[in-house]
Amino acid sequence: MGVTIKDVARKANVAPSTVSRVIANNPKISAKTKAKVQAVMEELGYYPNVNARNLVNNRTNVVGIIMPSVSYAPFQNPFFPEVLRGITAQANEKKYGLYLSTAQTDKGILEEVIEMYYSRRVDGMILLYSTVSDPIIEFLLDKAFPFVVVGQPPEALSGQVSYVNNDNVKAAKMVTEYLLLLKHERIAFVGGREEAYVTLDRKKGYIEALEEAGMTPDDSYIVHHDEIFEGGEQAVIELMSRKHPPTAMIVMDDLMALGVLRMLFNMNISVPNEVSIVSFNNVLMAELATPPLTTLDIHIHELGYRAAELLQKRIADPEAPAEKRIISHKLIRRETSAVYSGERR
Amino acid sequence: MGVTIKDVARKANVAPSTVSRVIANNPKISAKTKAKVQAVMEELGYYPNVNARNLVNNRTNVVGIIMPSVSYAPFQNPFFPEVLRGITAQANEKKYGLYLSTAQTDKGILEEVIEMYYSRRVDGMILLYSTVSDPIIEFLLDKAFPFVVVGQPPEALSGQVSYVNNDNVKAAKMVTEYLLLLKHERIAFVGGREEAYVTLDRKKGYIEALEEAGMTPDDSYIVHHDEIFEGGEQAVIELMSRKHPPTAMIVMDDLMALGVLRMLFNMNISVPNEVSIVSFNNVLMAELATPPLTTLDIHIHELGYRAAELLQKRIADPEAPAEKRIISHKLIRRETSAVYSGERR
DNA sequence: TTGTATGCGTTATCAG
DNA sequence: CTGATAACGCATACAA
Repeated sequence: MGVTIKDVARKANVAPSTVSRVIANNPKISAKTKAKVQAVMEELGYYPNVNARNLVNNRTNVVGIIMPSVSYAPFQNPFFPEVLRGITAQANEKKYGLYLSTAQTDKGILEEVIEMYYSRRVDGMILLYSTVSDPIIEFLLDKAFPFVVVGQPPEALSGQVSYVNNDNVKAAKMVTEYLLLLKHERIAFVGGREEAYVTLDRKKGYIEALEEAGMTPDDSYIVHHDEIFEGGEQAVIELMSRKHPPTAMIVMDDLMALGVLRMLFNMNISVPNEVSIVSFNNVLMAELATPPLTTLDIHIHELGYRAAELLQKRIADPEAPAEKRIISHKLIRRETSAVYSGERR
Repeated sequence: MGVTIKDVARKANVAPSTVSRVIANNPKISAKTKAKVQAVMEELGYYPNVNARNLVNNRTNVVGIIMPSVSYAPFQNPFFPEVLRGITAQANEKKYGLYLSTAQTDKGILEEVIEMYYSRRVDGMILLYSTVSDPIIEFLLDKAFPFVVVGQPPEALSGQVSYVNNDNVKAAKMVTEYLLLLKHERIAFVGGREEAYVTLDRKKGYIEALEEAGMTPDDSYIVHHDEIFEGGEQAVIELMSRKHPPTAMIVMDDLMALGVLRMLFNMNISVPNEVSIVSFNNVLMAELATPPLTTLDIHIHELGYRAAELLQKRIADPEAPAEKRIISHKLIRRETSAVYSGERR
């Protein structure tokens, strides 16, 4: 098989334990033997067997990434590769490994999490999704196992759960205020699943902004759609058939905004001349759209990076109280938003 | 710590080895003791410690996924999430785990592969990229370690390497013939990196089709661009300033086609009335573009799925000769391709 | 069919 | 500062 610690020990004329100490950089080892052992390790091409090491340490230096079930609509969203990149960057810096969940159903994911936990495969987990009630979070909490969720955890547990998220209320409020300043008077809100926290929070910010501007939010300008792309198309149909169609739309997601854009294009309604669009996320696609989308960058990469960072902290000290990290956002003005200048149609 | 095999043994009044045999489904175990042990396992909530198991078996039931370095332009391409999904699906069926590489540079990736190999972290690897010369492949080949590449491996080694790929020559030929049948006479080819096998192969198919149609391929209609999106924009500038601009373009990638589309839109050139576009991949974006892209579906998901499948086969029998799997493709006609009917501009 | 003993490669404890 | 030894949890060769 491979070169073991014993082979190194023999060749260096020391005990295996000494070699182990050299690997661990134990301070109480003489510079001389250290050098000698390292030379032999080099010569023999020694690499520690992680399985043996994990076994005795009861620690793996690997974190599990829990993906949402495929039935979760936004799965195809570029959001995931991007958080993953953020996580990857941090993991690489800190020499952590990444283990990916493969289950495709909610039930399967729960089982996989349980298995990961009991089989001691990982030191902690990052949950890439958030639902209102979640047996997985309850399980992990019950076991006091380190984990971090990307997004908003269930309200009732949010005090006990570490998470990274944006301030979605504030973000949506800012977007709404921006459109207000652009003189829009009828601003529609195109949400995702009605129970999703992202949608809930952003709707709240939207309403706050309207009210602070002395306007009364009108429910008929608020629609919800689950399907990431088609939802955008349907929203347009609904909204544009109002007696007084909106002059601006706030759309939950860039991909959804693409659906909006396309339907508007089909209806021969010009963006941004007749209708302004502002969406969220700023994935690559937002920039590539025609016209390029004005969108709120939620710094997805950083979301992932910070989640990984926070998880490490929890692994180092699992007893510490839960923490949250709020990631900043930034409005990226591109070509789907403009000053509203009276009726055009 | 957790429940071990000994705990189960004690409670079931058998030896640890018996429990081990029950887990392994050893046939020479009496139905009675088997049932008894299983009941206790259930009761105690026993899960095997994977690290201990991996150590003795020298096998992990985990495969490593090697991602391309971030410097590789198409990294942000939806191609990756999609292959990943394919791999994931197969891994889940076969109860394999997935370990993700995190290195960001070519050098780092090589080191990570070496580490993965020596430290016995994984049973095999899937390489999600292909370059013309590759120290990683040489390393793996030298060690006779099971791996599969998604895409075309270096020519010189292709006999020894297992891989999954599309028949890119045939695919491009078909696309070209399709445009020929649409009466296009000046068909441009917008490639990616000139040395990339995808580009090389597709260019070959494109030229074959033209020659078989009795036409002489014209180099001035062939351009190459590395940047995934901006490349498309630049290609349009180059091509449309030819004395006789092309009436159709074959574009290496859907995202690149979005760049093409946008630049054409800016130039006020109508697609498909004045110029037809056919691209490759059929990622989600192709459908969401305005107008929706006619594109060649290369069945990315299946590419991933089959790669995982092939890898398992190699793990089971590493001595077997290298194999390749060619994944089918399919032309998806949407709204960027139409019959060419004489000059319009 | 089941139990006993041993080893996988490492780390940690305890002597020296 | 270094060496011997036990232990981590499991699988298997050999006995019974």
